[in-house]
Amino acid sequence: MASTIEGNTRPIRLADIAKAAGVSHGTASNVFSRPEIVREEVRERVKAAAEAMGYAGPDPKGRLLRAGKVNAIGVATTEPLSYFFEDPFARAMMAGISEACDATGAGIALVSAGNQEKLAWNIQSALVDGFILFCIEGGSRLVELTRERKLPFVALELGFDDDTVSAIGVDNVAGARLAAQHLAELGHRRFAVLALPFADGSTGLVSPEKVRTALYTGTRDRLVGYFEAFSRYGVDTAGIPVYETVNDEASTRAGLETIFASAAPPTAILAMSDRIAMVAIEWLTARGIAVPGDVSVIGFDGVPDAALCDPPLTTVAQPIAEIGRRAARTILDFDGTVRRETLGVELVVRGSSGPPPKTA
Amino acid sequence: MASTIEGNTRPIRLADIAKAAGVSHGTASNVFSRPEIVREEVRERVKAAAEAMGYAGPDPKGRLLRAGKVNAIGVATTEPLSYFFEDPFARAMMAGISEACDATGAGIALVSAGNQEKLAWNIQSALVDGFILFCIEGGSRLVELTRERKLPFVALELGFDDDTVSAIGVDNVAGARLAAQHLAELGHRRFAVLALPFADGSTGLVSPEKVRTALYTGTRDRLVGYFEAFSRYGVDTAGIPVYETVNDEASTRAGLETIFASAAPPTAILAMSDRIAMVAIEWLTARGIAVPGDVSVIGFDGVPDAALCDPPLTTVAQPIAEIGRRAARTILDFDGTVRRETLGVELVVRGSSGPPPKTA
DNA sequence: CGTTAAGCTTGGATCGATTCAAAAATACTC
DNA sequence: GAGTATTTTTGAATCGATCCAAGCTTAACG
Repeated sequence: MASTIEGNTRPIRLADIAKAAGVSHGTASNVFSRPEIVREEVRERVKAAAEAMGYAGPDPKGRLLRAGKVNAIGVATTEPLSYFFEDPFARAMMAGISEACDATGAGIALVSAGNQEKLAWNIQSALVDGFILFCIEGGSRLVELTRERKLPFVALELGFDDDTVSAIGVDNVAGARLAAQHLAELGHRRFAVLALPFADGSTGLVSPEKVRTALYTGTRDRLVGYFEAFSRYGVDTAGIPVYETVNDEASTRAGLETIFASAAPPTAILAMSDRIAMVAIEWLTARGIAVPGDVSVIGFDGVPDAALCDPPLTTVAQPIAEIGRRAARTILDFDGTVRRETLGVELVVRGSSGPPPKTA
Repeated sequence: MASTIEGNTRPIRLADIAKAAGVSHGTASNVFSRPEIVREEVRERVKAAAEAMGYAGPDPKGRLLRAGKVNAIGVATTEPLSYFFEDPFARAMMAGISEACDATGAGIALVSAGNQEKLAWNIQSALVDGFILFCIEGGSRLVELTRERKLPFVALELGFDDDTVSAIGVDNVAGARLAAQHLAELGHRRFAVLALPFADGSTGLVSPEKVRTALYTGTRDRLVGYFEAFSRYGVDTAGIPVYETVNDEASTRAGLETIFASAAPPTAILAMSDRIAMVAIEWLTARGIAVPGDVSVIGFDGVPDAALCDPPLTTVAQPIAEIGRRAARTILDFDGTVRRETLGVELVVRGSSGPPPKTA
């Protein structure tokens, strides 16, 4: 009760307890951190003194400096903090991370910020043992910022071709191939791609140059996978519109407007995320275009929500939680080496894909 | 590059670069924390030395000890960490908390643990300036644990009658009254209540004694609200079954089994959470009982998902995000006083409630 | 009773920074 | 050029603990 209330007395330190109990601070410390090596009588005396003075136990701030380990991992993104609780992909990932952290008793610190400057500061000053980076937009900046900190970190999602950074991702080429193949086998021949960002801050129809110089290799790889499969089915990939979105509703809708303004609109849409795919389904349905009757839609990610939308989304499922678990483990068991893992993906066929309309 | 790689050299400290640059560590510190007060030439020299030695900037661990402020708030619960990303109520709350934290640049540390012992330790050792407590099950334990820590904290959701702890919640009596009144006005006269926990670790039909001695006053208040409204409409409250759940699927289903085993089953169900209500709708629908045709269901909370289920849930909406924002502000602007806030709620009528069947 | 082993305690060193009063350097005034 | 004002820099003190080598007790044994 009295610990902080009586005037401006500064908070009680371990040293104060030691003095009150008539032991050295070393012994007092032992009472709390290794009670078994302190004689019972002394231990009781110290504990009684602590109780009497309202001492809550060693302050983690002090302990931290000595121990050097925070026992928490930071999860950083350039999106606002609420992203972690609202975006389905992020949530599934966080569930995996949480699991690994729970298992070892580690905590999670969420790092983000309204503006770039604050983000830099927050990354500089986060009390964590390492970082997991959600590389959405501005991913490369995030990596640079974090590298500065000289703590272990692992990048998620977008593969940076930089082999010096640990990263965990999926086989984007294979996944995309699966998606395209599925549609081609259903009989589709006219496609459109709603892509994730190739580079920071642009949207719109994408030129082959842009693809070659893509900053985000994950996006490029998915496109490569789509095109590989198409080639095998004799589809002319040159005619396929590829529209770059920023994985949000507005840019996706803009992409759809553009794509369906064409004289020969596609009968199948390849979306590089479930988010995009679900917006597409909504947009199409609202226009009276039947899914999958008139147009099939296939996503990428395999977020839980995809199973619940109407029609349920056919998609390429990543082992999202597993990625999260591995990312957390990479930080928790950090051994100084760069670790790059690529996990497999799985085609999940649901209701949003079917044969093309006969009339087409 | 070389900072950590060359053998076992211990990491570079601020003092090292001070020596290298030929200035005192005081000056070196100023270069980073108050660059404007050091002469440009010196500043450049120190920065160059830092760069050359691969010094990433002052270690937050050291800074922390001196500054005393972590600039992060802890959010604690007895549930596993994944709760924060999966439960709709928690997510909506976290979104509000995130917003307030983003605005001031504060971080969020999630605190939880697999078992009770670890939880105690994690709360003891979390590096935070204060706690927001998600008081679900075991709420009182969580409060005790946190009180030990002697940091500011605020309890969410369940009102503890303990006036010494800050808490933010809603007017449960008024909200419950709204719910019951709505059903009564639709013409219902036979009700059942699916309640939240009254005390730790029990489920089943609830006796009046139990209600009187309820540990969770929030649960009790909602019941009081229901009954108040019923009395006003001349409904005999003695005959209303009140089944205590632990806000999960299993206990809710068990409650429904019990309730509908009756000879005169209710025509309306009052659920104390949207979670319970949604499970109820699913259970009823699966039994071929029409909602709201045969039985009306009303929830409590107003989570976003409630608008999306089929039929959309009629419920009493709490200003969840606002509660989160205020809780965060309470910690961030802590002034040493106990703050207890009660916010208003709102009846949201959707598709799950309607007049009772004619035949009943 | 002296010796040895084992168990406890001690207090200085350390973790990595920030702060602030005082000293030093520089600039300015007459 | 002395005197004063101003800007910079210094270095000791501090934040709150943990660690560990060395010293001290105590118990046991011959």
